[in-house]
Amino acid sequence: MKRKITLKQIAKELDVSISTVSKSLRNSLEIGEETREKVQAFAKFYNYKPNNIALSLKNRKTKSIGIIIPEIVHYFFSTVINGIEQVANEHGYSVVICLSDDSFDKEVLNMEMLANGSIDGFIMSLSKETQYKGDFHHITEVINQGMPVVMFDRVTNDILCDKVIIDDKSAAYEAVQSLIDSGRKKIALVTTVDYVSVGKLRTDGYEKALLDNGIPFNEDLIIKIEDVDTCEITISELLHARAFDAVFAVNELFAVTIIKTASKMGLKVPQDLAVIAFTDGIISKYSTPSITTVSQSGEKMGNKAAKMLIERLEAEHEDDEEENENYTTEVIETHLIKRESTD
Amino acid sequence: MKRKITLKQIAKELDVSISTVSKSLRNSLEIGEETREKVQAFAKFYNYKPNNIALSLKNRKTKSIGIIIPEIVHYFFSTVINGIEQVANEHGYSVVICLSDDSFDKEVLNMEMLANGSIDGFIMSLSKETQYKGDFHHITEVINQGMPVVMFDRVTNDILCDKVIIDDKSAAYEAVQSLIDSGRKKIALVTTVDYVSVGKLRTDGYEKALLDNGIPFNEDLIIKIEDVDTCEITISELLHARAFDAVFAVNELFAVTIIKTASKMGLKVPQDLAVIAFTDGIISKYSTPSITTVSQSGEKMGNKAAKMLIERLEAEHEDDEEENENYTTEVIETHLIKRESTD
DNA sequence: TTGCTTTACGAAAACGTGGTAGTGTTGAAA
DNA sequence: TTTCAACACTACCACGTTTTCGTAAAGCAA
Repeated sequence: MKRKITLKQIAKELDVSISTVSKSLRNSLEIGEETREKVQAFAKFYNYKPNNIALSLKNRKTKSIGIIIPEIVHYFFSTVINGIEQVANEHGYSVVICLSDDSFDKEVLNMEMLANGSIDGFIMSLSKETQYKGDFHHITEVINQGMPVVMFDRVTNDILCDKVIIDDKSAAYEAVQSLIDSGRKKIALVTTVDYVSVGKLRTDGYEKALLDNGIPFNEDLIIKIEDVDTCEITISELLHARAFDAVFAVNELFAVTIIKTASKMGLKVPQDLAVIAFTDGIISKYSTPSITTVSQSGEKMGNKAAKMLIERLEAEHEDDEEENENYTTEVIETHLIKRESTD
Repeated sequence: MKRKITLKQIAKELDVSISTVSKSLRNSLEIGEETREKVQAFAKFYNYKPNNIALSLKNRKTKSIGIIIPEIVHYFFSTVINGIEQVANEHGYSVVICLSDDSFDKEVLNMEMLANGSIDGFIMSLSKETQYKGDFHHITEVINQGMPVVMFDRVTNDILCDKVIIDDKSAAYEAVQSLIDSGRKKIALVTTVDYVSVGKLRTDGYEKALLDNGIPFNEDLIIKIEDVDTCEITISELLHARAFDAVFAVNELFAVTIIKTASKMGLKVPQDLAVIAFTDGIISKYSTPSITTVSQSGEKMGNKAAKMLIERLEAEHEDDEEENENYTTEVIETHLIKRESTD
């Protein structure tokens, strides 16, 4: 077991000073060719690589970015991570991932843990609980310390920073409009409790599409679900009453559960019931029938978020104390992927 | 924008030495109560938190563990990460994630990047290409430097280290046996190319189950698929020939594709074709019909892997140079989750 | 020889922390 | 008065780098 070699050890071994070693390795012309070559050969032989931690301390840059998301066993979030990692890697950054488990406390704890020098900036999506509480002090604090933050998907207007979102409202509008276009009149919305920002926006889009088409907005057709497990019961009751002929679900889990429930009751999708889901994930693609979805490219969001963060990080480097905070909000475009669950 | 405050700044502000500040904050009795309180109040007011990087440098511990996996948009791997993160978090560790994209070069690069002090140990699953090449020098090197490595799922015998696996062979055996028990005779195996260690093992289990039941092993019923997209064509040809009445697929993507193909051809699952998949993921649960699977708890694997790594890290701390390398291989148990795709 | 420039290297500070080993002052016991 | 402990605090070192500044030796012209 040979531990990693340091400059100091090389210096001692070759009987030169540490600075000479450092300079030799960086090909400084200050050092004579002979010494330089000797040092480089030695370093190569012992596979010398500078210690990242020491470099971080010196440069006040860790070259890593922190990601805080509610969960990772989740198609959308994992595609976002994928997107972030691609760009980060290209620019020599590592990603450190922390999960909030949709808990406010964990989100705060994780941010504090990473904020003390471990990373150069954050990319995050708010936990449900944080959105519910509306308490963003931990984020403000981090930003005030000069650490850039990019928020994506689940964002808040209460924080000024770069953001990457999709236009949830108009995407929902488009989806509902397409249901209307195919002749559906009684369109249900299956959504989450609305302190989750995206749920609220999607509801708005749904409502607008109805009203624009002269369809009365019926509160009873909005089904709010807190927990997927209770979904099936609620759905089956409404299906029995034949209260609706189309469903717009805010995520694919709801959509597939609805389809399964409908099938069990002998209803045909899409003939008796058309279904559109938000988020184009793996379930929609492989479900039977496959589900028409609003694609929400997590990868693109990740790419964009990483680009924005890194740009800000490198810009900071240039004119150090120049605080030009022209925060932007990037909107990633969505489109409808038509599959078998609609006609 | 107030940058994070350091010991030095506090010391200067209160006109005491840095060590006095440090000791006051750690409640050392060396420091008079008055001074201690003054310092603590000041530190609290400015929200002092020690700098992780400086601590890492000093302690030669980063309190973070590196995860290297082939991909992240993948149910199994994301559950493993989840499992790792849980345990890591409990013990005050962060996780740094790098993706190899199943590329040997990226795997090597990422490992080298993290090995230079950024992390205390690795948890990894080999990339396909690495398994194909059989080149593990990057891992050996890291281990030789005294950095513990825990491998999971896609492991190799060529490296001595802690491992967490499932018994792929006997799990496959069990699955195939259950197909045989329900009266199936012509059982196909849909697998990947076999340089992926787990693919090979599952094939072995499949073969053994057949032979143990006196069913001839037929090479033609082993369908090797490199790319999911080509899967459908191959499958439909064989289905046309009615070559088999049951399928054991090494992952759920293959399974669901097979079911879809069969359904299109008017075959009924499970009556005409029984299907079992390896890996209990989200697709199996929500597919129609839902798919019987061999559960392979990624979360448990992650938990276990993290525990093993952290144990080794903390043990190292104790008796420093004591190299007692009694590596173990932990086998996580699997079980069959019966759903609609089998009878 | 003196004075000046190169060449080739070394010393030391800095990044932020924490532990060990002092140091100087006070007060009390011998 | 001397001695010695307790107290309250400071100095210094190490972790591994990079970088600025310094300087000795050598070379060269006058």
